[in-house]
Amino acid sequence: MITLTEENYIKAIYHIGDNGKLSVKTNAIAEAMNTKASSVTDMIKKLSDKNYADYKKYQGVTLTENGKRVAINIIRKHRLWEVFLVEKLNFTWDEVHEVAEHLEHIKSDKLVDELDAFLEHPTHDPHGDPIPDKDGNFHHIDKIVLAKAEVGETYKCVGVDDTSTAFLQYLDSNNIALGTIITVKHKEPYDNSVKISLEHSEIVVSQSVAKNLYLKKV
Amino acid sequence: MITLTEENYIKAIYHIGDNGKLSVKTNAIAEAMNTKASSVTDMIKKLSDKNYADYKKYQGVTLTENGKRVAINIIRKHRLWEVFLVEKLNFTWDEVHEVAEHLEHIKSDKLVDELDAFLEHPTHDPHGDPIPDKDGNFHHIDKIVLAKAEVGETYKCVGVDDTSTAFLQYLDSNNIALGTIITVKHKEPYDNSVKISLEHSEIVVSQSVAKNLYLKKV
DNA sequence: AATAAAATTTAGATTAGTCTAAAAATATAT
DNA sequence: ATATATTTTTAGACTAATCTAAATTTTATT
Repeated sequence: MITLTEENYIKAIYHIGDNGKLSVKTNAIAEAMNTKASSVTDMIKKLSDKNYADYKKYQGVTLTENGKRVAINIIRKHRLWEVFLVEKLNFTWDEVHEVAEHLEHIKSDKLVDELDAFLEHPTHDPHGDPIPDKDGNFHHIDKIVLAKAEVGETYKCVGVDDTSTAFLQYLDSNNIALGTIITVKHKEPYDNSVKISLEHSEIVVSQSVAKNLYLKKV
Repeated sequence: MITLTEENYIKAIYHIGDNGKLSVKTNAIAEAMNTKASSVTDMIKKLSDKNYADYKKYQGVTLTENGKRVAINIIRKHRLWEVFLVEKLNFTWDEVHEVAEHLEHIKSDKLVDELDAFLEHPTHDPHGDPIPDKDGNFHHIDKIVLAKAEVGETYKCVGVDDTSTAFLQYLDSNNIALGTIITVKHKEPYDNSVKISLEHSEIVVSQSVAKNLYLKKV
C-alpha cells in the first residue's frame, strides 16, 4: 500500500525532475515540500526500497517506471478534478489547486474513469496543462510563450506556466482566460514588455507576464 | 486542527449513540472501527481534551455540541458525495459507500456548498438517509418499515435500514429501488414474511427484508 | 455480599513521518 | 591542491495512532 505522503514525494520528484526525466537533489525536494533535508533522505530511502525510485547516496533520486506511473496517475486525477471544480462547481482557476491537492489522493479507478467520462474526456486542465489519459499518454499541443510570439500575428491563449494566485488574478483582471484571442502589436526591446490587443482593449504586459503565458497560432 | 482519525471516531460515536444522543461504550467503538479497546480509550481521552466529547472513566463517552456539529458535517458531506456518485457518475447504491468514506474528509466549505447546489440541494442520499443542511438540520420524512405496513395499502420505497452490499444487491435483483411503488398483498403470520406486488411482478420477502425496507404511504 | 466474568484502562512497545544537531561527503575558491 | 563552504546523511528524539499484556474497575452470579 502506498501512503499519501509517499504519493506527494513522488509527485514532487516528478515535477522537479522535468516530468521524471532528471535526477533530483535532496534539497530541491525539501524546499518544494516544506520539510527538512533529513526528512527527505529518510523518505527517498523508503521510496527506493519500495521500487518507486532509484537512489544513490549523495547523488539524488530518479523515479523508476513504476514511480512515474504513480506520478502520472496522480497528475491525471489532480487535473480532472480541477476541470470538475471549474466547469461544474464554479471555482475560479486560482481556487482549484488547494482542493485538488486533496481530491487527487482518492483511490478508485471507477471514480476516475467515470469522472473523466462525465467531463467528456478533457485534454487540458483550467491552466492549460495536459491531462494524461488512462494509459499515461499526454495530449501535447505545440504552444509558444508570448515572449517569443511574432508582432502582427494573432494567437489563442492556451495555458500558463506560473499558476500562482497572483498571476492568475492578474490575468483575470485583464480579461485574459484560456481561449482568449490576442494579437501582438509591439515588442519593446528596452524592457521586453509586449503590447497586445484583446477583443475590447489594448494592454502592455511586462516581460515576466510574457514569459508565463502560452499561446497557439490561430 | 482535527485529524482524519479523530473525525472517524467522532462519526462512529455519533452513529452508535443513536445520532449523538446516547453514551457509547468503549468496546462498541472498538468493534465498529476494527481496533482494540485500548486504542479507543486513548482516542476518547484525546477527543475529550479537544472538547469534542465528554468522557468519564469506565462510563463511556457522549459527544459535546461541538462534536455533534463535526459529525453532522461529515455525514452531510458523505451523503452529498453519494448522491453525486450515483446521479452523475453511474455508481450503484452498493458501490458508493467506500469511496464516500474518503471524499467525506475533504475540507472545503466552498466545495460542499457548490456540490450541494450542483446536485440541486438533495434532501436524501441514495439509501434514503436524510442529508442535513448547512446548519445541521435534517429533513425528516415519516417513513414506516415494510414489516409494519398495512395489507391492501400502496407505498413508495423511501429508504433502507441495512445498507450492506448483500441487501442492496438483493433489492436490485428484485427491481426494488428508491421510488419504487409497492402494494402489500399479504402478511404471513407463521414466519412474518410479506407478499408484495411491484409494477410487473409479485414477490414474497422474508421478515429480515421486511424489517429493513422503509416505505411511505402514497 | 463475595466472587467470577467481562469491560476498561494503564504501561510499555511499535511504526510512519518528522525534527535538530552532528558527522560525512561533495563542490567551490583561492 | 588544499581549505572552506555547501549539501547530504546519520543519529537520536518526538508525536500520532496503534498494539499486547497486565492491572483495575464494573457488572453479573450465586
